[in-house]
Amino acid sequence: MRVESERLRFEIGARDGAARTGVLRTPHGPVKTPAFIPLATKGTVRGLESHEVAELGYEMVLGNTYHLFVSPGPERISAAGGLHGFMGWERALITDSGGFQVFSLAHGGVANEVKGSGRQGGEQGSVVSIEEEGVHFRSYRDGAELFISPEVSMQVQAALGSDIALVFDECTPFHADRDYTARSTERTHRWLDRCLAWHEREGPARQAVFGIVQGGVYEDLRRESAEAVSSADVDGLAIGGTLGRDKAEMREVLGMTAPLLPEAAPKHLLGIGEVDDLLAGIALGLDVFDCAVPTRLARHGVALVSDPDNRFRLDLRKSGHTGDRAPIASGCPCPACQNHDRDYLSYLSRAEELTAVRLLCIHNLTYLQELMVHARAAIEAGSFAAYSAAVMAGAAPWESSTRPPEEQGT
RNA sequence: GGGGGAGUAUCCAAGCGGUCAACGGAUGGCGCCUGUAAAGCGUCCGGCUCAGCCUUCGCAGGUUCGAAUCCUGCCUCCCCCA
Repeated sequence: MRVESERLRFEIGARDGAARTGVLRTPHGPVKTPAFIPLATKGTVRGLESHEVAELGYEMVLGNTYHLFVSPGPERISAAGGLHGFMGWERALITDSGGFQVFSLAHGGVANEVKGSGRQGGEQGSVVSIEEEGVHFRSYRDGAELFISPEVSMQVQAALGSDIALVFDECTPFHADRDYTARSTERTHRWLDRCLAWHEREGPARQAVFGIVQGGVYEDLRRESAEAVSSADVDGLAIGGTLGRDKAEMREVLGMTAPLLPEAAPKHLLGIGEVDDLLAGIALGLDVFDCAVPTRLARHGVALVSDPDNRFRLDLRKSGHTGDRAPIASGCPCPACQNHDRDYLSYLSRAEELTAVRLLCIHNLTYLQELMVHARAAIEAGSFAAYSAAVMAGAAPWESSTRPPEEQGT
């Protein structure tokens, strides 16, 4: 692993147990960690303008190679000045490699995988085949076949011009048997080498690359993967894969994997972003998290609230909000909470008004941003465990006794 | 006054002798969503002592082995002509 380079520098600040604060310095500015990273899969944080995301305090967003490759295509984005220019985002940008789609397009996503619930039916097998050379997909737009190899992924990410590229991997389902997981993980390691080789040869000098640790739910495979990725010439590490049947198993896998990663590396936990999971991840010393959940839930009428018994969710499309004059979350600084009550927001969401989508997106992203800001402050104050416990007991993220110092811009 | 049309479950709306508690949609209830195939998906939606039974298709009679579907009368609403 590179400890430092012109393309990325990770400075660790305060430590509190395994938890730590830090700053990820990218060519497009700093990212204070622990950080939550909103998804801008198709070149937009759905529902919001880029400047709005920045105004919420976010310093990095994540774009997706597969989606942007299919449309509008790397040439068009490159011509617009890369994804930064294309979407008008001036801060740090990380791009996922398309590796998750190897899984999600084949299995339908985590919910489907876990219990066969959630979305069902639809076109199946958009992943045509997974081979040593790469993966044959069927385009989500027109069904045309497309091929993504480690080299293609890196090439597209180079065109996107992200500050951090993720290596192309196979995101293995947790229920894959040991034999398949082992062979898949080894192939992912070979893909890692090919990604790095291509990037070394033709990639942008200022683009960092993160390796991805796979290995499914198997401790020895996770260990092997952590060693393989750590010893490669990467700028940071990400933990990938679907991490288990349920939260308990996920925590177990994370608990065994996180300590295997080199201390000095920025550590990104891919795809995890529920409130309790973020706190658990931070406690394990993980630095960066991305997740579709806050923005997706918002579009589905669900607001994040400090209600651990309901998994921190308030479903405004369910009954029982008529006449409720309370804000979604009292004390929340977002406009949804400052200007409106549950009665109105529930009405808006059920009426499928775009305003509801926007307000709830802003609220959910505000909620997580507050969580991260105060978590960082708590780590610096040496009281992260207490902060985490308070939030897990129902305290609002901004209610912590630890007041965040004015965070300096950088 | 004359002519024509319509009344189906919360709403809209199919059905036009049996396979009808009755297509479909909406509303509503519930469940779900973790590197976004997702402003989405699933499920329920007459009642009950629920693998069955009971009460329904404006109301009342009738025909038939059998009617939401056919016949008779009544009620209500809509349109056109006076």
